[in-house]
Amino acid sequence: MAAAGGGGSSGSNFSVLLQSQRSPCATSQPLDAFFFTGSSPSFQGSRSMVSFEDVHQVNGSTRPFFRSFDHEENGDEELDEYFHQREKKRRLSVDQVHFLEKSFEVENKLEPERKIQLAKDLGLQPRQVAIWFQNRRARWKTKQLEKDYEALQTSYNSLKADYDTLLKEKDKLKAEVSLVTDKLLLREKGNLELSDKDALSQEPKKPIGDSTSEGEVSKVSIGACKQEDISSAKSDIFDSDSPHYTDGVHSSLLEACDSSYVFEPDQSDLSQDEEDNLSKSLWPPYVFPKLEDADYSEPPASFEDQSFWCWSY
DNA sequence: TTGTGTTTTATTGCCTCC
DNA sequence: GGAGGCAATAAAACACAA
Repeated sequence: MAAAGGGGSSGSNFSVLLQSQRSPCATSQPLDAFFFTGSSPSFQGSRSMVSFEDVHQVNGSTRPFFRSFDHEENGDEELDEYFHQREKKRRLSVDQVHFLEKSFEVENKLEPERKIQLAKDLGLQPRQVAIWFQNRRARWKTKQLEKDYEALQTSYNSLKADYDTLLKEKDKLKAEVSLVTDKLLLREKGNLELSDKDALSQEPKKPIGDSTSEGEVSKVSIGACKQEDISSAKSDIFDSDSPHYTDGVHSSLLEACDSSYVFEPDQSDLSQDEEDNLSKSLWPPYVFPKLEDADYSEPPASFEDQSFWCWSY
């Protein structure tokens, strides 16, 4: 253990000084007075190796902690001791660290003059002071990163909670949409059956004779529209000899059926009434799914499931 | 007392700036 | 090219449980 002489000072006095001097780098006068009023500086190595108690207990030597580097008292024994000691690391004393911390709070960068002054005040080598600041900056950066991480995590948790809430709201709305859709489909189906009955009772079915091929008709994805009904209806509408249905539902159904494939009736062929009826009855203009294929007991698996909806704009 | 994990001091190598 | 900063790392000192 390296023995070091003390300057006749105490750590508690030093603490008082530290508190009274907010900016130790600005001037070192009080510190100089404190450390160097005696025959030697007061900092005497690490807590483990040389404490202030040690300073008083070990011997009366006035050798400072790194005084041995000065080679001012070099006997062979001390030279050996110096080289022996240099292999070991020494922790700074509590007060040295306290002083360095205070200095670090003021400014975490170290200008050359300040480094020299601190080293002088603390009885350390300038390089030790530089290293201490270097390591202290690294520790500060690590702490800062931890703080940043915590802040980000908090922010993330908050956003996640918002997202989950929105997700639940979305599911709820989806359920409502599918409920309304079911009702709408059922109503349309009821109207369809009614109008078909009316049509059949009033008008004998004409043979399929228009240009619409069986293949094309089969493309119509509407279960409520039987193929012959579609064909006859179309032939009825576009056969100049046949009376035109002005029933909105019927017309709209035809339009709906046809809209699933490329069949654009010449709008000029339609009366204004028919156009009005179309626009009234077909909004939103989507194509009903095939009734035989659709399972209306359950809403669509996904609102985004495009196969269920067949919008035709 | 000892093994082990953590903290602190110090070194090394690379990079940037003047 | 030298000085200084930084990241990575070594190694000593320290804390603490078993």
